[in-house]
Amino acid sequence: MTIAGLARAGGVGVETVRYYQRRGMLEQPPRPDGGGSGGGVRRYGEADVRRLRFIRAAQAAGFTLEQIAELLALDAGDDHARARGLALERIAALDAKIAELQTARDALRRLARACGETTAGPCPILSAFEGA
Amino acid sequence: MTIAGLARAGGVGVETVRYYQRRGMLEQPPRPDGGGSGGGVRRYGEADVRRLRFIRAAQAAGFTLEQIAELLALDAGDDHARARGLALERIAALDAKIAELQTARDALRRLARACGETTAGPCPILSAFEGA
DNA sequence: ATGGGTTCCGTACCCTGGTACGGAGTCAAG
DNA sequence: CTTGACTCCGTACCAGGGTACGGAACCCAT
Repeated sequence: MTIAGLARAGGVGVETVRYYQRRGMLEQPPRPDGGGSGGGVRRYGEADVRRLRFIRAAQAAGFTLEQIAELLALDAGDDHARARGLALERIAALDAKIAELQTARDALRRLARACGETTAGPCPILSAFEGA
Repeated sequence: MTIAGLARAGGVGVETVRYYQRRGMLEQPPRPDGGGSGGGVRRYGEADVRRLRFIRAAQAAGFTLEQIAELLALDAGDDHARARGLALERIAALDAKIAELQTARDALRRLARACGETTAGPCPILSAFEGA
């Protein structure tokens, strides 16, 4: 498999794979040295696909690439405690973010309703921001 | 009031005010032209403070600065429909984001629990990402 | 063996929302 | 009337997660 196949298997673009390699999250297999200037094309296997999918899955759970790099390092050892700690941290951050977004959404909902009921005068949505 | 006063009144930094000005969201009052090279210092009033607070309030509701610029433009006219449309759009986006984060959080919670129960072997958190 | 599609690689650029820097001008208090 | 704080302005930089470009080398099929 060449880089395009790996990218397809992971559902990302070639440039994204190269970006992860630059960040040290995916390794570059050695180029087959044929003796010529430049060498050949790198080939990738199932392990690379798994690693790439790991990154995407962790990303979907809201981890940053930096945290994912740590998870990948952890994956070699058996450091449950650290992995659990990172997960709990992430859960707390997600809870905070969810609460924040819910507050904003509820406020907007009230405003949108008020706006629908007001046929004349200034829009309540805009007025609400005015007075804030 | 000079720019520092305006920034304080809005709870932001001076550089942030200047940034909003560059983006056309806050206007720059004319510099008092004293005839010398360079002119004097700009002065700001209550209207500027209200506008700045509008920006912060709308931002807290999750609008991007670009959307806020539109809201500010709307504020001049009485376009309830457009304001309401923007609010509903924002609500939908917030709902989607909230659902996504909740899914990620719930998955992580299950994994963290499983991790706590597993004393030997590979960590379930990491394995979950492996197989994803 | 030649042409087209890939790969390789460095480097530069995108977006969003700011923050920092540095020199010149200006303002207010002592 | 000097000193020190503040303002003005352009420009560059930060994080985070990529995306794009361009030339050279390479691989495969015809």
